Amino acid sequence: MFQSRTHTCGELRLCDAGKSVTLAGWLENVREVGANFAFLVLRDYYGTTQVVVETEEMMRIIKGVNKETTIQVAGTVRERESKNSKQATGEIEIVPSEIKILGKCRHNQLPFEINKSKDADENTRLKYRYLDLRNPAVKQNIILRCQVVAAIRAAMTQKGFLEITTPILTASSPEGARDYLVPARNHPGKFYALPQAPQQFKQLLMTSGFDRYFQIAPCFRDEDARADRTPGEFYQLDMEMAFASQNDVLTTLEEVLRPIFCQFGKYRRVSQAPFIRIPFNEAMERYGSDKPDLRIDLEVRDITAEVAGSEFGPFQNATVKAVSVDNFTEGRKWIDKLLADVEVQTGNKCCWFKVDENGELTGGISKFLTEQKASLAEKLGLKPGSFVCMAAGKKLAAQKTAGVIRNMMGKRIPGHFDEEQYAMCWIVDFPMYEMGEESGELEFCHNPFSMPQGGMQALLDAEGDTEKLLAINADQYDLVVNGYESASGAVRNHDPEIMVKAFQMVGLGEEDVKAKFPAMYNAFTYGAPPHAGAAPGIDRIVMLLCGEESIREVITFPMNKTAQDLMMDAPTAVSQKQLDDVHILINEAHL
RNA sequence: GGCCCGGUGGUGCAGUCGGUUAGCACGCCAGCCUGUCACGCUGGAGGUCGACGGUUCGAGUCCGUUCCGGGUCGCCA
Repeated sequence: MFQSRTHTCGELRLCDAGKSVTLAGWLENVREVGANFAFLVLRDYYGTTQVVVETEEMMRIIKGVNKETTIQVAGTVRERESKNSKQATGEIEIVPSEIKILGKCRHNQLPFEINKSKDADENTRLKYRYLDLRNPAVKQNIILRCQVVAAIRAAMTQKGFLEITTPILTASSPEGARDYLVPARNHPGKFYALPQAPQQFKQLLMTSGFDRYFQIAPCFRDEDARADRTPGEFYQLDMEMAFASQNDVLTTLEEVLRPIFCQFGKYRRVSQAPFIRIPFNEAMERYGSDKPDLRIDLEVRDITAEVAGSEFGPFQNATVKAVSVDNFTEGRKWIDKLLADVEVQTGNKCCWFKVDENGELTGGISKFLTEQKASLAEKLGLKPGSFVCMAAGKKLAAQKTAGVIRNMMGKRIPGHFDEEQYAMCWIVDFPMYEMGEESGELEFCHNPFSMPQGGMQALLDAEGDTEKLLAINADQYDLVVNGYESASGAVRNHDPEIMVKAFQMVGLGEEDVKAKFPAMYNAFTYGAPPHAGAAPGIDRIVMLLCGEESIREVITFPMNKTAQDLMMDAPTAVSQKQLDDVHILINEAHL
């Protein structure tokens, strides 16, 4: 029979000396210091406590017990002869009168050392995640995540938001990602989809008059992973407000999230609210990205006009963007590395030149720019010691490549990256439409359920004029923190007529709206409130708060890059009976 | 699907120009040690160097193919 603990392994102090206590935990380490003398380190969720074994009887019990076995120790708290100020419980130790083995660890060789698990191969960590999580440093991220979620819930609730759960088995939401499908046993040939986001449900809740909704919502998207993007499933603080403007949403999120960063963040400095708001087009021009890292003080410059007339091949009929720094002291090897890394990350090449001590352009493609020197010097503020890295191509490609150049130069050249802070901004005024790269036709740039700025009139004015349509912006916004897209939202289109018109612009019509959002389209015909909302990514925010670079470090049981759960062995084959039940026939050619 | 990086005892890594017995740290096992706390000391076990094929007198090392993992582009908000 398990005897309850009187204390945890993290709470005993000098003032407890003399008390009779019972502790339980994992045997983290044994330090034998003599034939009948040893120190045990007992670890639980709360901390570690030293147990001193100094009798033959206790030594016999502990002999041969593997590390990571769970044990219970009853005994007396004693002041240590030699204290350790580095440990919270370092002034005391337990002199045991009884040691019980609770759960034997049958393995004397663990797949990795618990306290060094972060260094182990990631596959091994994921397979033995339950051991990995014993590492306090790994566990801490999960604890922080729990605290952050609790704080977000409290803040949202305090602001009058209701947490309402929405279905997990549902129909596909038209957000563009690949759906996870679930075969419907009662409806042969038909499928449920796991929601990519509770988008339609929350908009329906607004139509039902709930006014302020939120949910820590699981979202499912069958797309490939990245370091900051887990495959399969992730969590969002999904929220929506009725009779609300863009500014209402931004202000609310600033009031909810900024204190979270201040309270739980690794860095003390957090952007003051209101966070600066940067129109999408301006962000692309100045930072080469719609998620700029504002901790970097460099900006992208357009030098298309300045380099006109240059013979350099890639500059012909191209947009050219440049990032420059002064007092550049690195050599060719450094530059070549930069060029190679930019190419790896963007797939595009970039080029460079320097300004020598006499003010002459030198190195890289300088020989193609002799006639352009004066105008470049003026535009970029060149001086002796300047270094310029450039990207050329179609406007968007040049912008994005320059954005990567900006990031790399900023982080690699000392003095341009003020790392230890949370630098926030809102990117606003995203375009409503864009030209599809493959189709060559007008497409929705983001969510088709965003309200175009100017409403119906803007669409009517631009109808048939591609240039004008491309110039229409949506009240769509992203929260960017240190270069990570941390939230995304929009003022929704709550008007069925404007919705149909917006669809007509991309060659679709009322039937498509009905097909894509059947419930929402109908609901909006019964009197819909103007509404707006957003969805901050929980995983990414916790990742930023922890200062982790891999999103898997803040997920309790993450899948690997190829969306496998190595611990549970998912996905897995299922029995023929299970397949028959749901009317699934496996195509052997795909195996 | 493309590109980049990686795969060497349980874990993390080194391994030069292709050369004889594959090295180091941690962990593990045994022994010693009565104040350790990243305990220490002595000794020991543990490897088909991801897989297959090739070049060679000889391959961890060079070549080809392939598998696996991470990163990235595509994709995705």
